[in-house]
Amino acid sequence: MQQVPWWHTRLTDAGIRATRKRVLVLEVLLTEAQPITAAKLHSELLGRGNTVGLTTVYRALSSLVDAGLAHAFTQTGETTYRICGPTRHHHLICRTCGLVTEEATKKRPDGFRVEEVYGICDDCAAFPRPANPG
Amino acid sequence: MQQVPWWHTRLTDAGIRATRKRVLVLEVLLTEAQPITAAKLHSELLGRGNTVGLTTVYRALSSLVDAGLAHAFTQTGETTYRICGPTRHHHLICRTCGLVTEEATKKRPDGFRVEEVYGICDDCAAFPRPANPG
DNA sequence: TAGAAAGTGAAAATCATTGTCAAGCTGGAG
DNA sequence: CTCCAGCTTGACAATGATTTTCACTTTCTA
Repeated sequence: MQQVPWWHTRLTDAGIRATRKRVLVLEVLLTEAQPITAAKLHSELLGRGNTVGLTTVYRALSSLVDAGLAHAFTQTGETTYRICGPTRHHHLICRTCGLVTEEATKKRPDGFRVEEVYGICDDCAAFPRPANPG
Repeated sequence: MQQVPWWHTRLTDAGIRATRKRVLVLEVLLTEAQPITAAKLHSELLGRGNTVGLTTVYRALSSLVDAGLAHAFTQTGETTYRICGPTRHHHLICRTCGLVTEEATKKRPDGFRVEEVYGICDDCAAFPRPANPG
């Protein structure tokens, strides 16, 4: 029934072309469960035998964020990206291990719209580790 | 009864000297209700007729964060700093206007320790504005 | 007061990210 | 099918916040 991939619709709905390079970047995001930096995503693509410039990776990620297909997180000076679903949710991001969890968003009495929650996950609080693993 | 300023105790308890330059930086933080960047804090100090290097401001802010006297926020590529109290709390940070609010931290069933909550405050959601005011 | 340790600052170095600009692709009009 | 305007791409330069370096100064303890 579906003529085009689901993300194609999401992209075009957001007024963004599903170009070859953008789709390549999206494909990597779809295989990465946890947030990835632009640089790592770029070398992943090169490793897969694709030809893409780092600048293009940055721009593609930016487009995907605009289209609501991905979320950007600011960890320690670096921005990481992760695919994200269409349902109303926010993210819990552990400052220690970098793990990201989606959580359904509830309405708050003060009207504040939660987008990201940074903190320490239960595991890391219990067994402190040095830093975000590569 | 109190022989030294309250923050002196907090600093030394954290193993950090209350040097002249650090105190200068702390004084600016105490007068700023909302988060301020290292660069702005530096020019504020110069404006007050003090001689401090930008490098020192960065290091002082870092020390104050380590000592638990200040909190660091990562907005759009820039880090901002704000004085913060000794009670158990986390912060709500509006991505649009930059406003920071302290909120008492409650225990979560999943054990996640909340440190910062980023999102859109009620006012900004109601009346969208261009960007974080200077 | 002396000495060791910590702090300071100007300038250089880092490093992620963005701007530039010429060349490449794409999709619709004809 | 072909052409053209406009979006996209990518190598390289530029930016800008933060950190490192290193020689000098201040602070704290004995």
